[in-house]
Amino acid sequence: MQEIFTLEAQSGQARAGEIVTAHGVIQTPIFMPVGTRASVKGMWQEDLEELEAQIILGNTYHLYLRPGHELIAKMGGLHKFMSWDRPILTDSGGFQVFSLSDLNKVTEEGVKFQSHIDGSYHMLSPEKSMEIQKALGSDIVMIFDECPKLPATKETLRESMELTLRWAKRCKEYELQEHQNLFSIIQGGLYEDLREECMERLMEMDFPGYALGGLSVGEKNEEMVSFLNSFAPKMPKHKPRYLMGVGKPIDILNGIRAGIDMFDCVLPTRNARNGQFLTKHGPLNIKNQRFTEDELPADPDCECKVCSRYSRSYIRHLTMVGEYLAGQLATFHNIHFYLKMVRDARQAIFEDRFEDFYQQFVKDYTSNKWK
RNA sequence: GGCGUGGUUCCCGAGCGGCCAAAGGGAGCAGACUGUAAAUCUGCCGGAGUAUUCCUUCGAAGGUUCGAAUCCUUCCCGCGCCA
Repeated sequence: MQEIFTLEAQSGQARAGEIVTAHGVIQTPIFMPVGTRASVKGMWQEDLEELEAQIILGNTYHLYLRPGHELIAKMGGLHKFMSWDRPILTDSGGFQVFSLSDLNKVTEEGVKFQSHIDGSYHMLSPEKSMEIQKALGSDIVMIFDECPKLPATKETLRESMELTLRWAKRCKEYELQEHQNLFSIIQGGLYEDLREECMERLMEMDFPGYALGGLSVGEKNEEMVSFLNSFAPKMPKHKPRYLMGVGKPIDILNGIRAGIDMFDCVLPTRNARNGQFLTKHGPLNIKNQRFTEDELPADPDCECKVCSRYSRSYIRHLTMVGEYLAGQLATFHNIHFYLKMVRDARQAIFEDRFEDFYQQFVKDYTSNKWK
């Protein structure tokens, strides 16, 4: 198998590298904005390009339901369909086993979903997930896994992990498009022995990238951080390491510090639509009354085009009256914030001063300047 | 002028003798959000107190009653129809 990852620099456990895909190179560590239904909510593709987003996510389950993967294939694949020619990673629908658990039933064969849209029944299996992701044509395809809710008993987690391993094998046997890379997902909750066993057995199957799934799903933040610190460094050195669904700015830096390369999270986009601006000095809720007459930009330390033009007073007004522009401005700013944060982290790794960068960032971010 | 009908907590609007500080919306205030069923959800929303508590409130003033936003009288104001 051709390697897609090159490790370029290291600072402590933090790594900087490059992932090469058919649609371009991704410089890591990287944050990947989430575009579940073929759109990063509130953003134009032009915006993402302007902010130098290098890769975005799409979702198998959601795109399968609407508009359907056959349609997208017919329209030339997901890249062409949504006019995005940079890399795309598609999640397998595994997370929907978790997030829509009230609407589905897990069996050996796969997961029977009841559509949240019209109530119709659909079977998502490893083969089906691969078929859909093949039709979408994403550059990075995720195996179909079971994402269990935490806390869970070790027994439950083992069973879930075994199922994920069997499903991983079935995914691996499915023939994808030539340019596609299938990443596996390590499960096992917070049990290091389970995680290690899962990883080793996945490594025997040999995947081009390894993800950590099943985190930030109910456990305490300290538990996740401590797990990452001890586990991430043991992951394959010359393969991309992806921490799925994480997270808040400091969570991401904790991940980078532990040696993770890739992250995705809905937080900067979803919270933006709910009025939260992420800033160097912590999150700021633009709806707070004290910003009514505030002429400062949302984040005075930010150079993005939102912060260089619009006042808190104006954005608060837009938010309070429910104008679409409010969410768009906040989303643009937050994506800028995340992408700049990981770019800065990468730079710090190259200059071997990541720990200082991390400490300073945490100090500023937790100062709660806006509270 | 006559008849009818109504004035409820920031707004709209239920309540029509005790279970009413008063339903439900809205607005407002605050919080949550981690591989997106989310431009969503939760809490607070007369004042004071941690509290089973107390105080002030349903146009105004009087009255009936053990007890009134709810019944009676007068007054003020709005709306409708008829002259």
